[in-house]
Amino acid sequence: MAGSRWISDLHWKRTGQQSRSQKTQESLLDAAESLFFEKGAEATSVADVAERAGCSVGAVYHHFRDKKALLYALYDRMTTQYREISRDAVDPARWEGATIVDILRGYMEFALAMARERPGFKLAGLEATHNDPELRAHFAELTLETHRGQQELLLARRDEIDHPDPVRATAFVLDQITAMLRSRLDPVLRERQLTTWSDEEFMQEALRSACAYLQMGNPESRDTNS
Amino acid sequence: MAGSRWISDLHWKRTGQQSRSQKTQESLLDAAESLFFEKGAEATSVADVAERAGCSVGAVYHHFRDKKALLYALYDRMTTQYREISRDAVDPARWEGATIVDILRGYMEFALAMARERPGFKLAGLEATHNDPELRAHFAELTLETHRGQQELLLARRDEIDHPDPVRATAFVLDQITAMLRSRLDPVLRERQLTTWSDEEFMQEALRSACAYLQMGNPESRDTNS
DNA sequence: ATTATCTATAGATCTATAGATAATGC
DNA sequence: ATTATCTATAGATCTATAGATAATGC
Repeated sequence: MAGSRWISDLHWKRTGQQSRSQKTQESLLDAAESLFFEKGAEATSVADVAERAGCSVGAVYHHFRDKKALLYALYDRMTTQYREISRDAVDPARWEGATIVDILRGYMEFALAMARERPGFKLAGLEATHNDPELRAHFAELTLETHRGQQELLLARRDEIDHPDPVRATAFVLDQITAMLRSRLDPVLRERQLTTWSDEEFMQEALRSACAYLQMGNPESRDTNS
Repeated sequence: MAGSRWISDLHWKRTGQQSRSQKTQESLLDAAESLFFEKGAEATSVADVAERAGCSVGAVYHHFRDKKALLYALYDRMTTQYREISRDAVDPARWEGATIVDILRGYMEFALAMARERPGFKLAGLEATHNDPELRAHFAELTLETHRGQQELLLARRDEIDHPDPVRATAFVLDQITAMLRSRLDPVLRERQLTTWSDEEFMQEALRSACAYLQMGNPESRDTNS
């Protein structure tokens, strides 16, 4: 599924002829990304986006057919970047010599760092998917692709796992860690947690849990190549 | 924190004098609950709520000061019910003779059943909290109260736990299960999971994981009083 | 000469109210 | 006589467009 597939009729976006054009489009997307993150796509007006981007409402409609097309363009930019990053992240060559603990820690460190550096990244783009079944399915497929890649990395090291069913077990562990990351990264969910740990404490405990479940013994008792 | 605390100035609600009154108020809250669940509070207009409740827009404003007060009333109804249910659920007397596995399974079974029977219950009420720091903090406190109750139940059975730090371990396990339940119950998050298990399979695996982490051995090897 | 931007505004929608009408219960 | 409801509408806001103005690059 190419990114360009989404820039069609309904999600039309102008292909600028001047250098100004792309600049404006990107500042509009940046403005939308941060505003959608702050107060949601519905609560954000086109005038809000224009103001933050430093241009007029008319300019927005010069570049995007309508508000929805702006949302789609943002989704498109987000998923394009996401795909690049995650394909790189699950590249087997990148993880040569790494243990399961290394891989799981790498996943968590990456997710936590990403959320700090660019808080609106995922959230803003995903706003688009909630009311659109097509995009929703598209993003689910994209996410699953990444998770399957991670699972492959783990299964390539199945000799580390004593759990009787490594396929089921690795799938469960990845879903589990993903769920915990989400609770941790969403500020609303976070304040409903019993644990108020640092990232490092959280990761250690999550790894301890994963190792216990996979029947790998204590993570500290194994070598890591960090 | 009494429920009535929220029915004040800003979240004003009429105290009806006729029997019709309460009936209308409740059908308005029911309508709001289902609509907010379906398309969110912002995307729902007062006219939508009135229509589903089978009354006019004017009637809505006769009972509630404004749209926000309707949201607050819904939040209030939701949390009142939530508080009753969860206080009962963590009553030590209710769990006499139960093991840790029983308690954790009980939590999951309850959460899953609740989500099926009344899909809008939590979600619709929580919509209110996202943009209101006061309610957000209030609900976080309410949730934490329940989780602390659950933790007490587990810690009263700390002889079953071989983990070196039962306090930290029980907190982690509860947060972990809560996170997984959320991923499972949100349809959007659910389709991004690798595992597509039945409720029973999911619970068994979650219990296996919790037991391994708490160092309790296999759940099957222990007696359960179900 | 074309592309990008701005200003001003029409049209749609939504919140909230005013004033009229219907139902309740003392 | 009071309370609850309805109808109609004012006022605010938001999306999207039309037409005028400014900037770009051949």
